[in-house]
Amino acid sequence: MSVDKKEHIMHVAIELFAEKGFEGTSIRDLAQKADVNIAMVNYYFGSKEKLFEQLLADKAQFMRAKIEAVESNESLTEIEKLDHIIDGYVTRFLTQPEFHRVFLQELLVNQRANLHQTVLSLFEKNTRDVVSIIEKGIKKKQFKKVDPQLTFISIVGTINQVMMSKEMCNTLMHASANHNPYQDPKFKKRIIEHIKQMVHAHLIITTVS
Amino acid sequence: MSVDKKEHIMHVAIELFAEKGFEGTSIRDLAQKADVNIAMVNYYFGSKEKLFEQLLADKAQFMRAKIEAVESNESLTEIEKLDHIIDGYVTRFLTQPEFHRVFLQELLVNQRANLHQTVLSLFEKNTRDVVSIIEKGIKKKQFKKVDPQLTFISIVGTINQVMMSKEMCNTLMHASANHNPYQDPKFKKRIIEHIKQMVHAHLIITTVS
DNA sequence: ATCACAATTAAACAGTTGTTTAATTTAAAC
DNA sequence: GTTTAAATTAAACAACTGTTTAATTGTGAT
Repeated sequence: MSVDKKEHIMHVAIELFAEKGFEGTSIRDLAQKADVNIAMVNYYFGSKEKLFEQLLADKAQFMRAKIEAVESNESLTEIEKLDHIIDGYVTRFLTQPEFHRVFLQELLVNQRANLHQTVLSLFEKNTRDVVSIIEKGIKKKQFKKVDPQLTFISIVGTINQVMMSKEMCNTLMHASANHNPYQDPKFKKRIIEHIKQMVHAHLIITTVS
Repeated sequence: MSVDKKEHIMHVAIELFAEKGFEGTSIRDLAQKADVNIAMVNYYFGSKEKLFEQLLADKAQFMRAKIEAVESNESLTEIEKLDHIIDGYVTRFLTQPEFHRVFLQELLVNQRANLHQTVLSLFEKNTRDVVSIIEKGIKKKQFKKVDPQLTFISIVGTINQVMMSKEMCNTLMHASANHNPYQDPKFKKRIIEHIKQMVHAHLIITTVS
């Protein structure tokens, strides 16, 4: 029962943090929405900031898993690996939009130095993995001579941009304001296809016969 | 003298908001760093939130000006227009990184509904302009059949991604931690060239002879 | 039933928040 | 020099912040 309650608080917390930001969310807001006593947050997590740290730590691990799996798969070509990674990124971000927006906030606001660093190092790990794939492709003369780092930045930057605002996505999809684009399979498909099309054009050498 | 002081407060405010966020910055922080009495903010601006609104309104206009100028220039081809817009975007964002990060925060955090809407509508105006350019290029059979909206999202998404964290840029440039990448002309050049290269590959039809 | 301990609560804590007040200083106009 | 209004100040305001306390309730083991 206590584990359920703890997870319930974490679940409500990430929703509020994603919408209002960490500083913009008070423990009383959280306690009210989660229907628990205000003392419970400190009882379970020690402090508001420790709750936040645990939220980030829990999910960060989950975010890493798939990239490592794809990268170590030797049977895939470089462009296939990138395609898998694009699929994985979009899928995971769309299934956990709240968490991802909290992540972006922490990257953007340099308020809590240690958490900022945590998010940063996670991002850099992902960067290194993808960059090494692109560099391999260039070495094998399958890819054009592009900027590997910035190519990765463009991939995640595209996804992050659409994750920033639900309203923006709805305008993009000509959907009504109350629509949830992150659960819309058409939206997902559209993003994946765009990124793949762009990355392919950017990377793959068009052999003129 | 009073105008100077007012602008001085606004200048310090945007620095703090960019670093700590709006909720993370207290009027006392601001007053101390700007070396003015805490009552002066309310005296000049009415409230903390109105100061914020004025900051956004002032700079938003400035951001719009160039895009409109480029778009209405009839003597340019579509790809030339896009190149100009990319140049303009990167230049303006790099010269005012603090302001732009405040903008992103407001897009990300849906706390003050009216300001969120202001940022959103500005973004959508820019989207429409660029999308119409891309659509014209497609109609003229100079561009591939791409997703115009998401192509714009990728352009600004790339820039936004590098604007998110100074530390990230320094890792990217193999620079030391205290370096300011946003004032580094090499950094600017690298970003512009990458985006242009990617957008060109994505858009321009390679005629196989 | 009793014990021990975890879970939960309302209340209070000290500190901070944005804002306002009322008094004082500054500066320009006459 | 006096007057008038703007600029500036320190102090106080009430509301809110995260956190702690001390008392109470619930739960499972003996």
